[in-house]
Amino acid sequence: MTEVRVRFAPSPTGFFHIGSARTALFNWLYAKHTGGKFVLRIEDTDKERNTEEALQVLLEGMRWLGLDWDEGPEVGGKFGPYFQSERQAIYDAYLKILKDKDRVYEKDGALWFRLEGERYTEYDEFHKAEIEKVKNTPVVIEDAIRGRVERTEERDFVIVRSNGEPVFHFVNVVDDIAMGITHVIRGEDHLSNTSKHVELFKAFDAKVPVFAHIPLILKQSGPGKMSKRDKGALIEEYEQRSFMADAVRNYICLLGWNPKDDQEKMPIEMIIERFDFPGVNKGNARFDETKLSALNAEYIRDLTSEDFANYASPILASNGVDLASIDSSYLDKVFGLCQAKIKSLETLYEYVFYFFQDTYEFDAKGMQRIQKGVDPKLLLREVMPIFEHTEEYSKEELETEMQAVAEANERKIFAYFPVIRMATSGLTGGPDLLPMLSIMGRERVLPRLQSFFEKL
RNA sequence: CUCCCGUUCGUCUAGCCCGGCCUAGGACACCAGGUUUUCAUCCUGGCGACAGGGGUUCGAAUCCCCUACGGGAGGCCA
Repeated sequence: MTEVRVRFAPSPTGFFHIGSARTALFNWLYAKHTGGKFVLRIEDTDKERNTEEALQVLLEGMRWLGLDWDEGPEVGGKFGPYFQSERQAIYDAYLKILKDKDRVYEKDGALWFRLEGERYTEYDEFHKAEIEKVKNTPVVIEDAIRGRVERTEERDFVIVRSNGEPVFHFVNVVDDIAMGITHVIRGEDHLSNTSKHVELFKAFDAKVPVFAHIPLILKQSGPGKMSKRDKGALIEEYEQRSFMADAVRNYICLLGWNPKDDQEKMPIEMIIERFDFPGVNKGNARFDETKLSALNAEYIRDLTSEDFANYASPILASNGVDLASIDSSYLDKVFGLCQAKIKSLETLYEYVFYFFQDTYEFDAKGMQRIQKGVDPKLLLREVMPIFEHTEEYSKEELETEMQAVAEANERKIFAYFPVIRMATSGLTGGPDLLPMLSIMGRERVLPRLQSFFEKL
C-alpha cells in the first residue's frame, strides 16, 4: 500500500482563519492516523498580499496548535520547493504537457483549458451573455465523506491569466500530482470545483486522489460561513486571549467530527487514533464560542498545579504583577484557590489582582447592596476582633470563630461574608471566602478591614 | 438563473449505511434546587429536536419521491 500523503495548501493572508485551521487539523490528523506524511504548501501566487509577515502568522498559528508538518517551509522535503511562487518551472513543464495534447488555447491573452465534447452556444442567465458550453460527460467523484458525487463541467476555464500567472485550479492540481498527494481533504466550498480538478487530472493521465470534502464552519449568528471579519474567526485571537491551545484544537476537532461515543474532551493521541472519514459529518457546523469556553475551562481545571502556574504566571506578569517580589508559596496558594473556580485564563488577573495589591476600587453595586442590609459597620465591629486576635488564620479557625460570633449576635455566618469580601477585595464575588482570607493572612486582611471601616 | 452539498433539542452531535432495542441518548447554553442561602467551581433535576408532505412496510428519525429551507459553486480570487 502506498503511503498516505496529504497537504494543507493555505494562501497567506495575514490571518489564520479557524476554518483553515480545521482543514489543516483534519489533514494533520489523517496523516498521523495513517502514519502518512503531512505536507504544507504555500499558495502564494497572489503577490499583492503575500508578505513574510503573513506567512509567519500562518506558521505561528500552526505551531501554536501543534500542527507540525513533515514537508514544507523551514523543514524542506524532496518534493520542494513548497512555495508556489518558486514552482514556475514545474508549472511551465506541466503546461507544455497540456499544450502537446492540444488541450490549451489562447483567448483574450489568457490560456484556457479545453474540455472534450461537442460545443454549443447558450444564453446564460448568470453570466448575462451567450456563452459556449460543452456537452461533456459527467465527472464522478467518490468522495470519502459524501459518497458518490456527480457533476458536469461544461465550460472551458482559464488556467493561465493574461498576466502570465497560473490560476488556482491549475497549480493546485499540478502540485498535487507533482507532490504525490494521495488524499485531498478540504472544505466543501471546493466540492463544485472538483470537477474542474478531475478534468485536469485526467488530462495529465494522473491518478485522481481520494477527495474528502469536510463541512464548513458557519458564523455564530446570522447567515453564511464564517469569514475573517467575524468575531472569533481567527486562531491568533485565541492565543492572545490566553485560551489553551489543546482546548481550541480539541474543540475544532469536534466541529464536523466526533468519535460517536459521547466523548468530547480527549487527548490528541486519542483523537489521532480515532479520527477517520466515517466520523466526519456532512452538515455544516455553527461555531459556538460558549462551548469552546466550557471546554477550555475543563482543560484549565485538569491542569497540574505546576502547569497551571506556568500558564498563569506570565499572564499576571503582563498585567503588571511583580512576581519576583511575591513569596512563591503565597503565589502557589492563590493559584490553587483560583484554578478550581476560574473559567478562563483571560480573566485571571481580574479574578485575583487584589491578592497582590492593597488599593482597589469598590464595586458600586456591591456597595449599594451592603448598605441596604444590616449596618455594615455594625457587622464589621462584631467580626473585627476575630481578625485581630486569631493566631493561625486557618480556614477552620476563622470559621469556628466567626460561627461563634454569629451565634452570639443571632446571625448566620453568611451575614458577614459580603461586607468582608467587599472590604478585602472590592468585589462581590470571587473564590471561597474563608480560604481566601486564610491565604491573605492577617497582614492583608486586617488593614483592609480597618480602612474599609473608616471609609463607611 | 444553473449545478452541487446538506437538513435530529437554541448550539455541537449520537442514532441513519445494515428499518423494530428511540416513550430519540450525550454535551454546551438556559431554568430550578442542592453544596450549612459569599462565589465564575461542583452535584441533582428540568426545559428541549427527527423541516413539511406523500409513499414502501406489520413497523421509518432510519428506505424512496416531492416541496421547503440552509450552505456552496458557477471569476483572468483561493
